Amino acid sequence: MYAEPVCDPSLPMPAPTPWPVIALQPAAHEAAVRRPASRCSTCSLRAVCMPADLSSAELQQLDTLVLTTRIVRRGETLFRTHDPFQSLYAVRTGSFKTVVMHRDGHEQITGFQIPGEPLGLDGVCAGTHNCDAIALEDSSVCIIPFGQLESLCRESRRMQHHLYQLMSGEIVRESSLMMLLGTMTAEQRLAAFLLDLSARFRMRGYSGAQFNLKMSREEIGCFLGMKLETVSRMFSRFHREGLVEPDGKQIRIVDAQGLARV
Amino acid sequence: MYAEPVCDPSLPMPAPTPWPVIALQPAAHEAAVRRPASRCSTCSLRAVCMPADLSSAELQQLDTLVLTTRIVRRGETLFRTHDPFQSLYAVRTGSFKTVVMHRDGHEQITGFQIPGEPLGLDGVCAGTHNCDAIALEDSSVCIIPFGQLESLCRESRRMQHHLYQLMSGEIVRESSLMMLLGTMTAEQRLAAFLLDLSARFRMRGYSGAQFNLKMSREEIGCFLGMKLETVSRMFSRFHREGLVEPDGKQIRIVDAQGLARV
DNA sequence: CGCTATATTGAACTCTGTCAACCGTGGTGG
DNA sequence: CCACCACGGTTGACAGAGTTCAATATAGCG
Repeated sequence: MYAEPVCDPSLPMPAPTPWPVIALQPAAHEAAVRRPASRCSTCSLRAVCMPADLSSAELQQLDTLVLTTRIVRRGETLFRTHDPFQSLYAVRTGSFKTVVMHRDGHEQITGFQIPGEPLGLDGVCAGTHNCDAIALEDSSVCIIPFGQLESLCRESRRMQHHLYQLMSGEIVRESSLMMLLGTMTAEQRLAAFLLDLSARFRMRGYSGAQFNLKMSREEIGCFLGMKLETVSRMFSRFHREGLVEPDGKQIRIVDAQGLARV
Repeated sequence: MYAEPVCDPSLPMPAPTPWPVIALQPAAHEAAVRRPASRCSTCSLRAVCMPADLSSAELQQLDTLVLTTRIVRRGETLFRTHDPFQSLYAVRTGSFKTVVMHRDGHEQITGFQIPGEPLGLDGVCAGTHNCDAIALEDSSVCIIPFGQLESLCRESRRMQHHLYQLMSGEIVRESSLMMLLGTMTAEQRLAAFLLDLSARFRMRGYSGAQFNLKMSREEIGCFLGMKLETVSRMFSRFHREGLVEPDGKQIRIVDAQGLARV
């Protein structure tokens, strides 16, 4: 029944085979561990990142654009609020959280990103990043220099439209989050959260029925606008009601329909 | 002290002078009252809508793009969820709310838009709108056909970047909303809401100290994730504490710093 | 002028936050 | 190797913020 792959560090992620590419441009402004990227044209995550119908010419251009990846260790930041915005990122392996914070120390997690998902779209507006992006586990990202991406988008109609779609998708994602925070009870929030994660894992070829939460209860709470104790209580309640089978961070969704009805 | 213009229907909005332009293209898919637009090149709201440093050639192209405006009466919708996405809109006069809703009737207002602000950016992602845009009063919008805008953006680097900035700005706006909904008390939310509105009115040349709330207490509550009674109580509390002087929908901010400290 | 929709206020109740105790795990160092 | 500690998670008791329900007041509109 659970033959699909489960997202777990012990299992290999669907990472593209390493494929050395010579960097044509020094990318000196990114102060971090970097290594040549695999080619987008052969990347197994391409279907998640990019429009489906790119021509081979467009793929070649992408390959010359996305030249490097970066490793971010668990707990380290990919970028911080007020960092100058230079690049977009796509998660290759691992996972991230994005955090905005008030002066008074109040934090709000605005999203979790898993492989194939974009990171950094908030920086375009003011030219500086507007949140911290922190790795939940040892992770890697593809680096997409935004200036060059903009140039490519002026040549390729499809790429241009795709970038607009990505940004619009982020807007839509956030408005459903606002709905969640504004109108739902704690129980409904956690159910919606689990179903959303489940769908995203499934879309990427992992099991949607069983997965590993890399974030702590506190982080889940911070994302859903509630306290860790409440998160824990709701997990227990779902367990009692036979909806999920939580085993620490390992979650098995038993009754997805029941969760949706909450 | 209150010499600045107050946003009020009885006072003239800073609307551009009507300027007949012959429509070059039938825009048949928009089923609504339409009339020729004024020129962007002479619009008093241009500084709000558009990048400051457009060349005259770029302005001319804009003028051929934004050919029509549309009147939307109070309570009517500019677009609805699932409507096919064709155009972006910019509020010319009046104001709007955007609403997302759950199947179970739960509604969440995701934003209020005043003159100069964009509407419809959420539709790019899926090609259909993702919320309802409803006029809070008799209003008018500029219609910007998105396909043509994309074409223009492939020619003009500045326009391209501006559109990315607009979308990114929407993402940033929504994440601060999420912070508000996720971490703040009812009191803090209303204070933040009033200060945000105040800043936006001021940026558009209205008074930031005194303005007219076109939305009901219920709509404010729906936006801020609380019930109308709570909104009302918080207004009363602010009044008692000498922070604002509410007179029904007319609001005077007495102590902005005090509001910020809440 | 009167009706309806909107706003205010009060009282009781409920959900979630707060504080605190407790458990299990994994890492560290004696 | 085991004791110890730090950390994350679970659970309980209680308090407080915000909701719900209801009565009343006010404003907007025909």
